[in-house]
Amino acid sequence: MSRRGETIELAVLGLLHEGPMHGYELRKRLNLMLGWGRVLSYGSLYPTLKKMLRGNLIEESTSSTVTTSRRPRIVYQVTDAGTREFERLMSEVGPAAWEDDNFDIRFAFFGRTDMEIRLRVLEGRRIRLQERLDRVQRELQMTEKEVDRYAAELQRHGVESVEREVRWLSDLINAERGLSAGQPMVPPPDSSTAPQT
Amino acid sequence: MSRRGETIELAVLGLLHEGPMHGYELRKRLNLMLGWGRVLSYGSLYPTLKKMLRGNLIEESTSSTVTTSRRPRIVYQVTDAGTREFERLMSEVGPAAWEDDNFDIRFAFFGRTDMEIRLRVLEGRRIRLQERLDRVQRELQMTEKEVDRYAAELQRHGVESVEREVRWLSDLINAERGLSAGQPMVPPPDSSTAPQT
DNA sequence: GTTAGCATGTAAGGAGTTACATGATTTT
DNA sequence: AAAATCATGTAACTCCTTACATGCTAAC
Repeated sequence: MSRRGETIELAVLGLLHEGPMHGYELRKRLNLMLGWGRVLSYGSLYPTLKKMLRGNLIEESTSSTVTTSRRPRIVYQVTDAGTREFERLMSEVGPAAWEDDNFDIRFAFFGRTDMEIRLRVLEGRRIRLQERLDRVQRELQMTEKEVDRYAAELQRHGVESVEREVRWLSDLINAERGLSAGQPMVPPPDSSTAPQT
Repeated sequence: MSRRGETIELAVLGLLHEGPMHGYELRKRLNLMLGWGRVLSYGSLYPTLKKMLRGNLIEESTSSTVTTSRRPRIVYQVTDAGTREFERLMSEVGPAAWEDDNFDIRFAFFGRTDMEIRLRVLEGRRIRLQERLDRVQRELQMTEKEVDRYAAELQRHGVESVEREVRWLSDLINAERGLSAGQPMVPPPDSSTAPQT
């Protein structure tokens, strides 16, 4: 339960939905997508792909077609079972959905989820962050010790960052609600490109 | 080389510097200190403490003294070797010092480092983040694909977060420089407590 | 021609989590 | 008396990274 390994699988399933891809490209896209910090290694990606093959979530097909003269690369694509698994994972609500990494990857694929789910995940995430803030605030009060200047600055910056993310989530939630009410006052994330909703 | 395991050790050494502590309390302080996300488990802390004992970095002493009627807890304190190791780790400059977790813990103990080191670590961290930004920017240009609305919003928020952290670092660097020039215009992190520089 | 980047993998090992196991002390 | 929280540990397991191994293709 709550295995973190699902994160990569979900990301792979989501990316392959855009079309067949080979491992090397998958890795680059993945790193661009959740690359704030972590960089996925081959030693992690390829075994995962093998595992997903065994699980029948994806299938491989050496790109034999006369594209160019390139070395035949192993191209992966989602199966029906894979699509179903993607939908199952994306409709999960609960702790697994709003932990740091899990949340990011789910958010990235929100375009393929119901608004109901989106709202629940966004709210769950916000509650989780708010709890963290409250806990830290509470524990800081209990600590009578006057903290070191740099340690305090780190705390302050951390709190500010989380507060900022809470505001971000609140804006997104309001935007989603605005859409549901039929009056998209603040065009949610971005107003330039209209999604396929 | 670049073993991440040093992070906990460094944190333990740094915290014990404030005075003897037992495992349970150490864990709480640790979680408060770098608790933005990760929560350290006992299964991780206690073996580390044992390892540090074996390495002679810390020593234990059952708190036999008549404090209260409490169960005798195992209280750890740093040895001379531990203090030296702390200083060695804190004066490291290089990738190991400015990776996410490593940076945070080092920053928290900046009060016990030379300004020269502080500046180098802050600048190293800033460069690292700037590189990330540049890389993402570059890769986004190469991607001709128009990205999904939510994926784009995630990117935007990520970039903004990192840019914000770069500004934070710049302010800190300027503050440190201001101190060195003898004119602490913007009293760096906090003006209340003066460190023992 | 040789370097840099594309492309795919495997083996070993590290770091840390989960779950289990145990028991004392404090609060309700 | 029960529940919460303090307190210390161990064993198994998972996930991931590092380092190694291999070879193609494009650019300089």
